[in-house]
Amino acid sequence: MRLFGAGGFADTSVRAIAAEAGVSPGLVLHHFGSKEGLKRACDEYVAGELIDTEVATSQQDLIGAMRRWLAEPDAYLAEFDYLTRMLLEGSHAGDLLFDTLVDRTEKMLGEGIESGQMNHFSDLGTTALVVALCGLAPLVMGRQVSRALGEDGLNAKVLQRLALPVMELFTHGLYATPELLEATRAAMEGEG
Amino acid sequence: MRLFGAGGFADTSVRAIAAEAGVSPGLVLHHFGSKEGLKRACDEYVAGELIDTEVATSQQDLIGAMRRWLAEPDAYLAEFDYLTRMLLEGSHAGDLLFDTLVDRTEKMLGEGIESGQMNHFSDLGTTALVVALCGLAPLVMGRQVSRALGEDGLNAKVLQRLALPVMELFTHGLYATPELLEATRAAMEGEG
DNA sequence: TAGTCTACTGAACGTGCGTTCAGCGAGGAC
DNA sequence: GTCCTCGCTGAACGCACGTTCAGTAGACTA
Repeated sequence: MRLFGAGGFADTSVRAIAAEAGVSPGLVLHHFGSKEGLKRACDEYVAGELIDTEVATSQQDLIGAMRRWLAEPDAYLAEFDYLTRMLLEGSHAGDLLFDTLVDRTEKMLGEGIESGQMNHFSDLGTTALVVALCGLAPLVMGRQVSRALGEDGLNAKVLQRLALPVMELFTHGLYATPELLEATRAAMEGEG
Repeated sequence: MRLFGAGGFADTSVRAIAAEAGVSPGLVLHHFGSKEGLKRACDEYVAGELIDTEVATSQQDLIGAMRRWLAEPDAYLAEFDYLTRMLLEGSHAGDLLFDTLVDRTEKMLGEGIESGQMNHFSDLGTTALVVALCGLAPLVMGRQVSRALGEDGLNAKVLQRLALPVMELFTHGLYATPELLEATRAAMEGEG
């Protein structure tokens, strides 16, 4: 899982995995049937692990969950790398995981709106999609983010530096006036 | 460029590229020296193309630029795919392109704040990074986004459906109260 | 016409890949 | 003690890859 996450599926050979594990290439395929089988096993492990953790720490937002995870000693970083590959490489398990995350986000938004903690939106489902995207973006583009902040790789410090700007954006918004929103709304009604 | 964008660098063979172009594999390497040279040529082409376009249509935000691009008949989609690969695969050209985008975003925010159209932020540079991340997220995770919206792939319709929720989020914010922002600010001061 | 250049081909080479398989050795069953 | 199972090895297989190179055909130059 760590090697797949770090180097991608195609660029990581069964021989490298076997060497890392201190066994022969034959044994890996003896246990998992094929390289594809090994990937499936990793998919299921990571998806299960992440979803279990998310369930256990529910009722919080993505950003908060990320900061909590990364406060722990780099235990989740390998899983985050693998999660990124899953989301981007187009596997079925990745699709399922993404849908689960969006679904959780939508529920979270619904509760936040009901409790008066969050604003009302015209399209809850798509808003949840956008919020989930923004939450995943620092993970998926972790390399660029950490590089831009002068760090060696994605770590707790990087995500902490993002936290305040994200909170400011999510509390006050980006735009000071509803001008552009109204313009967009008008354009949408004009088109469809 | 199209094949690299669609399938990734490692998974796209010189033979496949040659076949797509209707020539022999030897000719491709005759012109570009190696597969790596071909990648460099693609990097430069796409980076130049995107930056040129961005310069020509400056003074607008990322979301607006995206909608404009995708309103055109799929001309930029291949370049977007390649852009995604550049950002994620960790090439030098991709790093440069990302830095350019963040820089442009920061200038755009600066102008918006000066004109009173945008809010003030405590950390302009990191805010620009976050805004750029949110702008790139629908492109980078285009597969998931279009799938979640029931479309076949990233297209103008998908990005249009994101526009209004994004504008709502960026205008009114997500949180109705400054409670969480204050809590984050307090935590930040407490820690560092 | 002869010479040169250049875009281009297609067969070949070495390499590393995923995968297969005969065999080995330790541990439990009888 | 003998057999069997099973985790495991390491050599081998076929394949696809990036890359090389001798050679070809057409166009331009003198």
